[in-house]
Amino acid sequence: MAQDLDLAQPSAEDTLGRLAADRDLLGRAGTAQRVAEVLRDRIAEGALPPGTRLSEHALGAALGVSRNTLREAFRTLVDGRLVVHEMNRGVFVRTLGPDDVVDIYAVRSALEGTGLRAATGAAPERIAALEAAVAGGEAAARAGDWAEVGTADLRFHRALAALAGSARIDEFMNRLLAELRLAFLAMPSARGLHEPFLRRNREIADLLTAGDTDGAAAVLERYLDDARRMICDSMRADGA
Amino acid sequence: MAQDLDLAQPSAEDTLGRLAADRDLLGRAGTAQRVAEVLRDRIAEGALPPGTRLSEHALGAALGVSRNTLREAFRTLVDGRLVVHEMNRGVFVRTLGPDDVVDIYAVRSALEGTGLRAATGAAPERIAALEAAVAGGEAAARAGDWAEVGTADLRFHRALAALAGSARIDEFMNRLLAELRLAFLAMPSARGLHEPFLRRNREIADLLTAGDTDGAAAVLERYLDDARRMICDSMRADGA
DNA sequence: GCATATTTGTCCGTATGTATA
DNA sequence: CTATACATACGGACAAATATG
Repeated sequence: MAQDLDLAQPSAEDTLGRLAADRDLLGRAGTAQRVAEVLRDRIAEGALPPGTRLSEHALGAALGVSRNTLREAFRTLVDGRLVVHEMNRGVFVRTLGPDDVVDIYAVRSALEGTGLRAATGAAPERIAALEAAVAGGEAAARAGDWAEVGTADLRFHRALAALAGSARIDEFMNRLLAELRLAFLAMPSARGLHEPFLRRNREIADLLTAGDTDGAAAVLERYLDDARRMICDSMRADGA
Repeated sequence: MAQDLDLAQPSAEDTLGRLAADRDLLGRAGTAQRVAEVLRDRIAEGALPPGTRLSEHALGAALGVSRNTLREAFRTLVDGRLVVHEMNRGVFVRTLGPDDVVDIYAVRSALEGTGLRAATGAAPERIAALEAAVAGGEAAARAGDWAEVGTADLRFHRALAALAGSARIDEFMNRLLAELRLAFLAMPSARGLHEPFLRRNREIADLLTAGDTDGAAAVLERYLDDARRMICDSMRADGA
């Protein structure tokens, strides 16, 4: 029972924003769960780009786990839509199409819109989380760290949905944004993808603290429309 | 590779309303997937009530599958929140608490509300699905089939969320209602649980076809508040 | 509190079917 | 069309954790 998990490099910088704040709250994690988390991270980083075949033999050897354990981890990833399972062919890192992006942004609109409508009367620390995310994005932009701008952007919109105060909405939003990362990976430049929206996030946060939910909702809708269009256009240009 | 799946009895009546219209669209299903589906059905029926331990040895023998395959099926059920996995202790059918019910109804409000707001401009066949579900519930009530009234109710509200036209919202709603069934199982009478809400569903459908989305939204909110209260009250009375 | 039985966690080996070069 | 590689699924093994007397 000696698990190596060799591929788990230091990774000291991702202590914050851990998306896996799920069910390891009180209990230790099993091997399959840890394997799933490692693979999730590698996929999000782009180390395992869309279309990559996840060979049971090769991955099992690399991670030092048995094929049985690996297959259990795969089930979790399939449920998270990060990989697809083709019968008798194996599992592959998912490749998103424009239709997926359209649907994801429709759900974002529903979830973040729900959060906005719940903003009046939301706990003040949730509003503070919004402000912190916006400020973090702006600081990262000044430092030229566009990857960090991207994660701050996701953090801001996660905080937007979290205004609803529902654990299940939070989890759904997490899964959704993890899936959306697959589309981000196909984009040419992180800067071009995230920079134009820094100002919109600031606007939304300011309008919200001023109590203007309708105004914030309007800006949010334009944000989502523009971002969706940008990603879909890039996808179609890439495919042509 | 001879799979029995003995527990899969005829079940001729559940051809409609199959919740598992997920990913067996074009490919055959693997054993683990079929096992997960069987267990899902048994849990929804109440044959495996909340708190039941799902022993690997016993279940594997009963279903004629190996422990490895069974464990893969468990992963899927864990992700669907139908069972909980306690490390080194096994998996148990989930027991919902009042806080879970509160959260589920908050999400229902968000999802069904989103559907309502998208009603104007939704495809006419989606509106027809609403009407069909309401009519089905009324017919079942006249026949005294309260279990069927319950599934018609779920079908109606699933159709409500489906007005948004998003595949991911549909899937989320399915998972949510499957989870909610766990709470229904603990209620004393299916009739008392569903009968009071037949009239509300009718009202919502009529207001929607008349184009009064705001009116429909108001009725929906009262529906959800009352249903949540009823279930939570019953839970607390049960636990005391 | 301790010894024992049961059950899970994880690995390995292997037979069979399926897809692909 | 055959050969090869791989996924599917089973069964057995053993350590570790948990439940039981």
